[in-house]
Amino acid sequence: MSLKLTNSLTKKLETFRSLNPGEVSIYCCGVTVYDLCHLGHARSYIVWDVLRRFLISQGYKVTFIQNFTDIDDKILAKATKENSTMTQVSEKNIKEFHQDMDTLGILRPSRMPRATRCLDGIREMIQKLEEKGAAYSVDGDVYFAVMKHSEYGKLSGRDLSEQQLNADGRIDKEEGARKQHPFDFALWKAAKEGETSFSSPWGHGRPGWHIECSAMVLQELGETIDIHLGGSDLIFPHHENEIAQSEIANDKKLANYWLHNGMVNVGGQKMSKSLGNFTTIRSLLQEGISPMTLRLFILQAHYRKPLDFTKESIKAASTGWQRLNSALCLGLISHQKLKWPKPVTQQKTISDLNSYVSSERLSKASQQFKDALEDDLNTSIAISVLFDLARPLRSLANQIERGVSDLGAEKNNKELHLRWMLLVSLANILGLQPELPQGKESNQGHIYSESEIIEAIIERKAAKLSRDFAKADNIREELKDKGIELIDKKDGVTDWIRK
RNA sequence: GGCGGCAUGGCCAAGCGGUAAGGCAGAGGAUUGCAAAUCCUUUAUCCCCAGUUCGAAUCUGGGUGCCGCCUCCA
Repeated sequence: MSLKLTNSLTKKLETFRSLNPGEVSIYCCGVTVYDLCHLGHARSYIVWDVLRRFLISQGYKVTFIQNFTDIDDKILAKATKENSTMTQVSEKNIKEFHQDMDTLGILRPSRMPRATRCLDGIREMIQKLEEKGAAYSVDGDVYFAVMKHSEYGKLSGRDLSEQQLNADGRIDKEEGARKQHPFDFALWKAAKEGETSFSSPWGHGRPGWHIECSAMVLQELGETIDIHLGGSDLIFPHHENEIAQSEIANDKKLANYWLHNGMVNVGGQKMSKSLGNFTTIRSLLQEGISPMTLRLFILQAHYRKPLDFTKESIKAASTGWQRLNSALCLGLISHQKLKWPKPVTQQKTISDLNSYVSSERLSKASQQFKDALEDDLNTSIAISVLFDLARPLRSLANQIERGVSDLGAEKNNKELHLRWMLLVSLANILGLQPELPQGKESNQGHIYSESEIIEAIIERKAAKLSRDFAKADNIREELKDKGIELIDKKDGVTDWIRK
């Protein structure tokens, strides 16, 4: 089998073939940097991170370009409101963006162009479009003439003649009068008095939104790329317009594969800034939801379908993640007890799967995992393979926790070790990385010191020995209130963890 | 009005013509003084109607309901 992806351009599942063997060029639409990212952004970038990780695991050299839109009305509005500048607002939010994405374990793009740093390319492309008669200027604005692109509408399935124009009456009247066709869109917008602007052959102004992506793709990757990514809400008009501009300017197909992710919904409605029903990544993390929980939550659904966000579904993902994680952590925590080779710290790279596959059962799991991802990134199935692999490992982790001395026969142990290695490396393709439990030493902010806890444990043990269970339970409860959980192990030792 | 998507157990969610993955929650059992964790077992005929087929959640037609895009948007 080989990788199959649903191409928005053809609306079909297609076998993926890259332009250059062994190499993949990807452009992913990034964010407008005027605020923090929400869960919807997280979904998009996590899903595409998995695509990228999977391609890498299959031996491709992936060039992944993602832009920052740092010229925009909303950024300007924010700058005015905060009495700062467009650059300051952008810089701040780019920093925040990186913080969130790094926390979620999203691989950094190969390069991240910004509109402000791509102005030459933008101006050149607009000029080219003018030369080809596909653009016209009116009072310092420059518009793209959609009628010049015979294939206009091929991505979004729209027929210009059948569209109900100005469906919601939101087209600006003045602007409408300047346009030759209501669907024409701005390539360059003349600056109003006192606005932040950039010079151009058409006077001072700012680039339109769509042109930056066309210019960046050309600048960073060339005329035709393998894969273009984005949210399904970008299909029209953004990607449609991008295609029109690039394909007229370059006389080449812009991208062979267009992939779009589904939206995150809240109560059946799209999560968005304008509806105000969004939850930022930052706030979820601050609530104590782990980054990997978010990943699991997002990857349990297929990337093209809408995904409903509720507290309950996040809670379910959180419990699921804790269990999966206990298996993932096993070899990191207990390799000495198990006499396993010391693991190579955290696996930063995406390793070759085959090196861990020895037994038939493991190789089958590995194959199932690969088949699932090759089938239009069926992460849901891939996760079920992970849970299957994890089951015996969790059991083992539990035995160790309880202080069971006999850790099974040697051959079993070896198989379990390989199983663990396979689990870790497959999980890594989904970007699911072990989160080691908080160390006992990291106790800032806690009221109980370690010695106090040990004292309490000794006291409780004495109570238990004298069969004063009420007292023993009281001590347990008291500690629990302070976030310390006691675990009685098989060998009579009581362990504790901070929650 | 145009284009597109979705409807599967209490919840989330796979399934792409061969007799319903997985996760969460629940139930029963094992273990435990209790608790936590773990292990085992267990819970569906797929929105409705009609058709194609030996066989359909999966294909076709018709309903119903929800959602997205047509404005900025991951």
